[in-house]
Amino acid sequence: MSEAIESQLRTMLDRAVRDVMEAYGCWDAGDRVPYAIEVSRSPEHGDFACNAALVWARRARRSPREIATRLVEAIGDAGGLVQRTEVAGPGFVNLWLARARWHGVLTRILETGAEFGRSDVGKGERVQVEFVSANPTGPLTLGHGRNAVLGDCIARLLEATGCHVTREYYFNDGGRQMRLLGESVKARYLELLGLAAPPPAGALADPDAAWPPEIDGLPVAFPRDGYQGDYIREIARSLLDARGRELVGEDPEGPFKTAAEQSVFAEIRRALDALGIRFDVYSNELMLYQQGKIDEVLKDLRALDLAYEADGATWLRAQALGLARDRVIVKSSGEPTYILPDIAYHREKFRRDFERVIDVQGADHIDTFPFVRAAVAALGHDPSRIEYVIHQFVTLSSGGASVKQSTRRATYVTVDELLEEVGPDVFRFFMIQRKPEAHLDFDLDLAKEQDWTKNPAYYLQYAHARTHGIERKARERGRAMPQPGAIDASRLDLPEELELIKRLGQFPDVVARAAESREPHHVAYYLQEIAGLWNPYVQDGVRHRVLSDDEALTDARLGLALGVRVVLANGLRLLGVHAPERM
RNA sequence: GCGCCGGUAGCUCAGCUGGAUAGAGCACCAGGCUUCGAACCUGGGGGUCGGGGGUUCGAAUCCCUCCCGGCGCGCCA
Repeated sequence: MSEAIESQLRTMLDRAVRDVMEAYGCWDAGDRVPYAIEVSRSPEHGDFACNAALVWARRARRSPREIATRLVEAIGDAGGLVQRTEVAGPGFVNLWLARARWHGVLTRILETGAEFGRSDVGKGERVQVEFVSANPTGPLTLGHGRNAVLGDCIARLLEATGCHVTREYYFNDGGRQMRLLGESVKARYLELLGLAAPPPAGALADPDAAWPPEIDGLPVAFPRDGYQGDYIREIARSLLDARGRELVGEDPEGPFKTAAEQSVFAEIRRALDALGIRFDVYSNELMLYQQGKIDEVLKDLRALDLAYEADGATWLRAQALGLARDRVIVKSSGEPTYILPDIAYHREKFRRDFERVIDVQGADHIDTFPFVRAAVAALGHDPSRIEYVIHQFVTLSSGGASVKQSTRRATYVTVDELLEEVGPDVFRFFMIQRKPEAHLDFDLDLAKEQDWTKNPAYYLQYAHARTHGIERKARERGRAMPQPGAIDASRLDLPEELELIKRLGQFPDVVARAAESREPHHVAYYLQEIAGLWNPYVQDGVRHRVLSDDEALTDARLGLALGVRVVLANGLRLLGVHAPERM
């Protein structure tokens, strides 16, 4: 509901509650019982429902319905704000807003235009959203795709609520995984030259299987846990084409790793670009080493007696921070585990003056963030400013069968592959349709559905395109679109028109709620509701033809069309989905 | 075994932080419309909200407990 309407109702009801409770002799201004004003779910229950009588019943020792009756008397018409009131159910007070108030809502939507839905509930906070953050060891999988869309939509929502947002991608390029990548490429390179034998295919498929060091007199160079995807062979092939045999003696962490990282990262950025996702900052682990940030954190943790040596490794004294167990932060090999750079990285986030930090991560990281958060807190930063949005995994279903996504094996579907099938708009919409903490089953059959009455993404886009269709038709007839101020919205008095206006007016609240809860799916569901009201409305050209001989009515309905367009366009923009003018 | 997340219509999922008769899409059934304002619409069937306790005027929502599924519990990231 609109902020202005909400606060007016609240003021009015506060007074009515006070008057009634004073009459009962049980008003204590210092100890008020909170009550709710809710948007009614059904039109039969008015526009708003108030539960004040129910929550005050105990204190007043009166039945809720009796109190509600007194409230209704005290409310009256509330100085023209309210058209009708009633006592209902166990003691709700249902309120019907004066229609003129709703008509004002449409005018405001049209005047606000592209800005409608924006607010300042984010209070200008400087916030960093870190997402994707996939290490460049292979193409983006569906899980990364969900992460990417989720993070980007959260960023868009925060921007719409007045935050200053930095989108950031962090990757670990210093550790074992990248070394493994280099080794994998070199092994394939040697295989192409006939200097090494590939491991048996069956052994690769089984994570517990071992293979002999030699096959047919050739060494098997491919590392255990190596990266098996075809892209590794392609990188090796292009190295062979470019450099011939001269790399045979090179370190895997030299040209092989470098070439692989560049190649894979280029692919990742291409996929993100196709999704309309851009980052403001890329940061990486090696950078932190070069700047001495890792050593610094280690030194500071030691100074706080939060790090100690045992079994040849360095441990974080996490139990002293209230966690279940201690954790290794520097391995006995001298190499830090990923958690140490992570601590350093998060400390740098605050030093870079972000007021809030949001990390979007897959469920497999769920156990690690408490350590980072606790360590950063111990280093003097407010841990409540670090937020984690943990999302569950993605499965892909088609023809009734569900395909589980697995990295490092050949059983994953990449973002690129899926984009070729469904395009970025459908991809994004489907990825954002579920709340983060729920598993997401990507219904490939529905996503590919070209009978677009069935595909929810197209249904939404079509609802938007229809507002342009009507405008085109109007222009054909030589009629200009009305100016916002010139519309007599009181002509829109059919129930479905008022319902549409009411729902359109809630858009800013939906955006605010989605932003604050970091749950973009609320926007997707809301837009489907709008489309579900608008499509049938346009459909029923007998009951309410938009273009008619009644000029004032025509202008009012064109105004309604423009209002729908504003909300759908603004909402789709928040989801990063295009709002086409025709389909 | 421990921790986190899920369990709502045949399927995939919403449910505004405790409100009234639990919703949507897909699928299914019956009908409408022969079209870019039908890429849609109308109507219908379908539910012990995983089970059991508790809190209260009122529970899908909060608490306890059990069952099922996913993920994690590395000197991997």
